[in-house]
Amino acid sequence: MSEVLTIQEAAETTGWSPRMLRYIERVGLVEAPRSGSGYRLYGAAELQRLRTLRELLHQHDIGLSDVGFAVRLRQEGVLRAAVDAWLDAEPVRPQGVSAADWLSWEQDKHQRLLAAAAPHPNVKETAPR
Amino acid sequence: MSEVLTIQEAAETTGWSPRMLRYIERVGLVEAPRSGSGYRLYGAAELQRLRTLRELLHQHDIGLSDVGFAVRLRQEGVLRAAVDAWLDAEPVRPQGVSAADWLSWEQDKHQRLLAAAAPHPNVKETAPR
DNA sequence: GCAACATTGACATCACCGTGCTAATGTCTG
DNA sequence: CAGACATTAGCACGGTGATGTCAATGTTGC
Repeated sequence: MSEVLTIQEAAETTGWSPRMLRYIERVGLVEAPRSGSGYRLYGAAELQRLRTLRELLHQHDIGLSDVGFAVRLRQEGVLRAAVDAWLDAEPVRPQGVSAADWLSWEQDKHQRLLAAAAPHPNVKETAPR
Repeated sequence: MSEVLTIQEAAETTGWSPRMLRYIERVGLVEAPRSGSGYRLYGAAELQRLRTLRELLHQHDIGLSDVGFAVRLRQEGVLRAAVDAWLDAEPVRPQGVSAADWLSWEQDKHQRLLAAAAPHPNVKETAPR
């Protein structure tokens, strides 16, 4: 048991090309251990990882770079915090749900601003500078 | 009080160009309410949002698309789960911390696989297919 | 030792991101 | 009304992501 495949074999069984396997390693996702002479050795773990990665990308239409960013998010706490903080500030239109009740208060914001702005659909009072 | 700025004014006070303000809106981050005639109206909230966004990007060297992905992660639960699951599988080299104790078990994995592979730094036993 | 395969590096392509600029058209303001 | 500014649409361009391919060199297996 305990098969160990060369890059080409791994490519065939995972659906990636050898080129991409090297690329994937280069960008930090799924890196294979090396033989004494530098050959990449793909074990069951790596193969599994590669297959699931492939599915992940295809099923959600995201790119390797996106996963890369997810990694950064998880490893760089500061980044994670900063992004979360920004996203938490104001809700960014949940346009997934059929926008009914949503539109209402979005419209409201509209109104509020317009009301504060001018009696007629006008712009700029209390002129800046 | 309650200033409302036109796109050009907003651009000047936020550091973005008018072009970028429209782009940022197009990609779903920071969208400004419109006047009756379609003009974008930037209020204090939007301006704040734009400034912090600018900082966020510059300080962590990320792109608008990255923030966009973060939004997807937060809104599409399935995606979030899938990505998290994949990342949880095997740890992806925390190369931020000076790799000492890390290297050890990484080396181990190496050894384990090599041991299973061949007595000499060799490859492929129990040949596949 | 020779054929098959691996490694790295480079060049090439296509698509998309981030931006600027221009054009055609509509809006606001003095 | 005229001039300043907004809107959308489109061309353009440099950068980077995702891939392929080719070259030069080393490794492996029989």
